[in-house]
Amino acid sequence: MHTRCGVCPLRRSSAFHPRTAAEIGVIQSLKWRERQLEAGDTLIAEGRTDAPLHTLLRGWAIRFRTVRDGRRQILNILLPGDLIGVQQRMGESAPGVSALTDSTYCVFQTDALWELHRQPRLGLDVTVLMAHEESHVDERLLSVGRGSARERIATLLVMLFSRAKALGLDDGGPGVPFPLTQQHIADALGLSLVHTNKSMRKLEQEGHYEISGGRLHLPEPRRLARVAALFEHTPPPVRPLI
Amino acid sequence: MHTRCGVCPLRRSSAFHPRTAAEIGVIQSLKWRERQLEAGDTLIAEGRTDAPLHTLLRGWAIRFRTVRDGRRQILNILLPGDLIGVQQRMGESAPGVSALTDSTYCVFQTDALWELHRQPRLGLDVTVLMAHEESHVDERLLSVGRGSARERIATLLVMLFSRAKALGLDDGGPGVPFPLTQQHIADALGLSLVHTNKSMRKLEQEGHYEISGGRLHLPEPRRLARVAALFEHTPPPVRPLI
DNA sequence: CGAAATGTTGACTATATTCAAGGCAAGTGG
DNA sequence: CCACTTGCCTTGAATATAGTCAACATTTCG
Repeated sequence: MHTRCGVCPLRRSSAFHPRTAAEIGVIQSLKWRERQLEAGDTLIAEGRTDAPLHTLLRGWAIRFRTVRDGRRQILNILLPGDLIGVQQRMGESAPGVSALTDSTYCVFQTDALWELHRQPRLGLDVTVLMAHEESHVDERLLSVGRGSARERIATLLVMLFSRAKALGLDDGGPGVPFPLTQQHIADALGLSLVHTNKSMRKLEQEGHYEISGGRLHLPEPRRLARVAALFEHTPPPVRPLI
Repeated sequence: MHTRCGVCPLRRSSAFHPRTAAEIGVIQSLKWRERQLEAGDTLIAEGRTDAPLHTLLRGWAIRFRTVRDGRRQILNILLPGDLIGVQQRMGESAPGVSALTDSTYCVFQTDALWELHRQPRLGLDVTVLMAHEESHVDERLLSVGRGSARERIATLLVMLFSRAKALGLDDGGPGVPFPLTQQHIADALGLSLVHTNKSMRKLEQEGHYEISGGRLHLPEPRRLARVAALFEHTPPPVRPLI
């Protein structure tokens, strides 16, 4: 095991609630190992219902489902601090999780979900994280169900920018890292690749965003948020880290 | 208060896990009151973040979000036994909940979410219910993002039929109660009303389903599931009831 | 019985998909 | 070092799907 929870670099971020030493001790005791993946690798195969809990420590990942004929829907984009695998353990159709970038995962032991719930505080934190994740999926469903291509793209860019910034992923530089290809964006938005490309080019030419060297920069986030039109843009809330 | 948890009619359904008397006692102690709504009434206004937890006891409801210009996306359709309001308490953009039919809700006291988590078993059950709900939203997102109108409608009908049947809502009669209007279906599927209507007529003429007298009947669920094409149709899992 | 809500249909338009082709940049092997 | 491959982005043309508008039919309910 590499990182000890007591010195977890994520905990230095103000995006997460502070924790007592006792809580950190419990979490540490449930940590089984760490796993490193390269971009494109699979963390959890679609359909697997026995996967352990993970926390994404470093890098980006996606949660997705596919149809037999190859269509893919990205359900959620995962950033550091996101808890992964609670859905898996619940029976129903289990989505897959795969790495968007080289990334590191904290892997918990098999009974971690139960053990976490033995501590009321940590159990509630699991629930809170689930609620946050669901609100991301709600947001995406609203966007995909009721937005034009333009609005969907704007929504996605604004939200990712804001989430990444809140985590301090912009290490001072302009903009934030942005590892998605247009294919990923299309799969997240329920659009074809070609239409995604055309709509993005237009937004870019209008000066709404700029992507270069794997970084996304929004000159005026408020203006792009106005294009998105679909949601009240509140900054991502501070949340627990497990 | 009307129904005591010990004699809750829902608990007679095999769709839910059995509970110990002690657990039921805890749940009973957290129940504050009951609420009756008529079709169309609002249980939780969109944006409210201080709503209490509820359990839907009887009837149907929807969870939805709207855009300022009137567009509406139904995120999920709620049936008896569904836990309502966990997302509300978490800060982010809170969806609304409103009654699709005359319906009854069990309303919990303000600190119920915390009190439930003081019991590891019940805390885990909250998490399990959240995971189930998220898997419904995932399913809808896959359907809306990647399905044709035909596929989306087929998916929705098959899933609702199957959920309602698993709850025993078909009281012996043919088919199950079906209180959705085409406008609701359109709002759930991210389609326009007109297009929804035309696609539904076609499916109906092909003999895939029949709706009359507020009931939905599927002569051959497997055949309609094949039209849906998007998901493995597993029967809804047995789940906890809080 | 009349009003309001819901469902149905056709004609027209807009949005998005598919197909096809080509460009550019980064990495690979001769 | 350069041809060659590969992955990703870009563009145009043709087509399909879905949305909008407008009207009317049917059902429900007071």
